[in-house]
Amino acid sequence: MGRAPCCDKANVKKGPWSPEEDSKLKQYIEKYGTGGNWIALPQKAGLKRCGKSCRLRWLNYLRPNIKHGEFSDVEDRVICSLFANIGSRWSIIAAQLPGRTDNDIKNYWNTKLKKKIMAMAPQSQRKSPPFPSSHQTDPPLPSHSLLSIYKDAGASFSYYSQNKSFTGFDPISQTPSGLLSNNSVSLATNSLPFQPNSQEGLLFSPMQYYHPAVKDNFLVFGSEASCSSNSDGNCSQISYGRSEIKQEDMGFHSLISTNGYENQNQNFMLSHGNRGAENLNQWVEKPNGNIGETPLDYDLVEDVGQLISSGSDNNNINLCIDSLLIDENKTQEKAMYYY
DNA sequence: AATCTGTCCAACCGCACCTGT
DNA sequence: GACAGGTGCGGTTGGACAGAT
Repeated sequence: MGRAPCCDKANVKKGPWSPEEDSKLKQYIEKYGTGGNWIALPQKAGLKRCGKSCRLRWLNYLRPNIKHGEFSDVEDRVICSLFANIGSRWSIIAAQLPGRTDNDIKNYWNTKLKKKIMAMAPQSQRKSPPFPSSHQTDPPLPSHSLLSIYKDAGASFSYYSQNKSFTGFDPISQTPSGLLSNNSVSLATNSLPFQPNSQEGLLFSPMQYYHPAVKDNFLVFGSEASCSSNSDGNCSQISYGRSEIKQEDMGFHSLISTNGYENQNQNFMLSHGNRGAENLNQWVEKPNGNIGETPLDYDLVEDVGQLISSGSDNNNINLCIDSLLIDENKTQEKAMYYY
């Protein structure tokens, strides 16, 4: 038995939103908020719409600070970089591009950026399109294949952005194991697929990431990354697999900070399941050695690992592995959750 | 001018996950 | 633990539009 539909589909309007509907929804949310219940919202707001439709309309179009229009080169690079690393986790990518929505980015990727990259990719790769398309029936390639293709395209990135010091996926000194033995690992700026560029209006201050430590075939945080937004559309969580990095103003652990972005000096804490602060600093081993349910492809882990290099002569971007996150003893043989 | 073709993007759909009971 | 309801996400669709023929 399938689950009940979220709304009475016979009595809800579908299709494009009228200005009147937009106005109603906007006014209602500005006045009362979402109330934490999208399903009930349309009725309260006097809209004959499905709650999901209202949510989508608000998040993608009506909420404040939505940015429409052309994507900048910097945004292109961020998207390419993140896509190469985490795949089509549009919500996470969107979280790094303030004002952009996941839907926006997804559409941009599918309609423009993908083609742009394909045009730059070597001919041999172009013969077999690496990207899934809504207009093609080819199954999507596994993520590691995508990664390798992006690497190939990376050389072209250098050409494409040669005036902007941007190289796609330059070879990086590999040392995934370094993640496990050092308390802190920095990611050299030149090992990233994009360079901060203040001329384009974005200034990256020292940026620190929690990076999922790599061990064997697994990322310590898990293989799946996702980000969830709160009801107001602001990303509040980044999660890897079943573990989460939750943004909380608790002054806890490391942080991602970006100048020029809305989300400055974000502090992250780790949580799991209940999304609360309890149970922090506990390692849990998963008997089967998998993170979540999905073991990572070795190639993928290797690729991710190669994005990490020790030492940095540039403060623009640093990747730090907090010693609290690394329990070297427990990385032996088994993957684990941190929560 | 009419038709065809491709592009873009807002919106929908189904699924997985989370939470509360 | 099972179930139901709500939420969020990624994939896909369909219509509007622009350019080509």
